[in-house]
Amino acid sequence: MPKNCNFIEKLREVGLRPTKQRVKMCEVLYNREKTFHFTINDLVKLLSEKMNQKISLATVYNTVHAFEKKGYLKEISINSDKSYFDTNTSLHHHFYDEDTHELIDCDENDIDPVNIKKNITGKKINSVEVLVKVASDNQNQK
Amino acid sequence: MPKNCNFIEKLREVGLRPTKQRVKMCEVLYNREKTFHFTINDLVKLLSEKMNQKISLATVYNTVHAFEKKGYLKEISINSDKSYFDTNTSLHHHFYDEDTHELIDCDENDIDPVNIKKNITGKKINSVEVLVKVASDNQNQK
DNA sequence: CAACAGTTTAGAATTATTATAATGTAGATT
DNA sequence: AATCTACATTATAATAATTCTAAACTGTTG
Repeated sequence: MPKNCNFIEKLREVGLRPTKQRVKMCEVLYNREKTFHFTINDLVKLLSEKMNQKISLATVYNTVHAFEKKGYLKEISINSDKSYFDTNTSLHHHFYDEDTHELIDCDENDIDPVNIKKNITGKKINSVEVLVKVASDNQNQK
Repeated sequence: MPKNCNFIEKLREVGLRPTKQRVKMCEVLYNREKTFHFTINDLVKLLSEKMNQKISLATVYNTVHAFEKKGYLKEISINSDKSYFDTNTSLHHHFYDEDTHELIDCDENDIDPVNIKKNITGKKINSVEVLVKVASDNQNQK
């Protein structure tokens, strides 16, 4: 499987040991057309489906965080009881559907660059995230 | 105490029964110069300090959510293990200090209006939130 | 292939939050 | 002012997400 070799290389490049679990997670996360959004729970379900042997919940957490630290994944700021991650690590923003709890990517044409005129001494800006919360137009909003 | 009467009236206006606990929470939350940001835990600590009798954790949760539903408080979208609330319910954005986990208000001059060019059919925009994550400039970032 | 450091694992522990069921109380009604 | 009723509060239990732990395992290096 040439794809896997690719992932093994990529993992090595950022200094992560290409273990079975990590390579499998790469397959599940990156062998797809579009980038996608998920919670740990989503990912565990996907992995159990697509894998012969089982993977520990703790491993999924560890690996997701390892990927995040190395820039393979981005955590998305939504105030929810769960954490959301995104395989699209480029600078972009999100719509959050409050009815379905789905995340929708914005590409760079959807939202104009955000112009920040304030700066805090001694601090550098790590990220600028825009979250547009939407809900059904007819029914009553929260 | 004329302040409390004020709060009692305000609570009545939005259809919340002005119980001892709710009035006390109003005092703690709104008898201050600046708007402020807190987690449930922060608030519980503040309340236990400033109150003679104790208040149940469940009551703090219930009351915060009651206040949120009635527009007395706004929840802020940060991906954290805790929920953050803001006594400033007007449209504004935030800086989040990843070192200290502190929230800092932006006023309308700090960030230009965000121009959203995408719209999702059948959905209306409920809110647009910008979160600027900052961290110390010298030490290594996450 | 031996050794070591980093990983995985199951399960326990922790933390935030919500549910439950009994008791208390604000506000209306007598 | 006594009573009633619906809503609030409370302590505690339950749930859910996440992290910790300590033992077993596995890439990688030499």
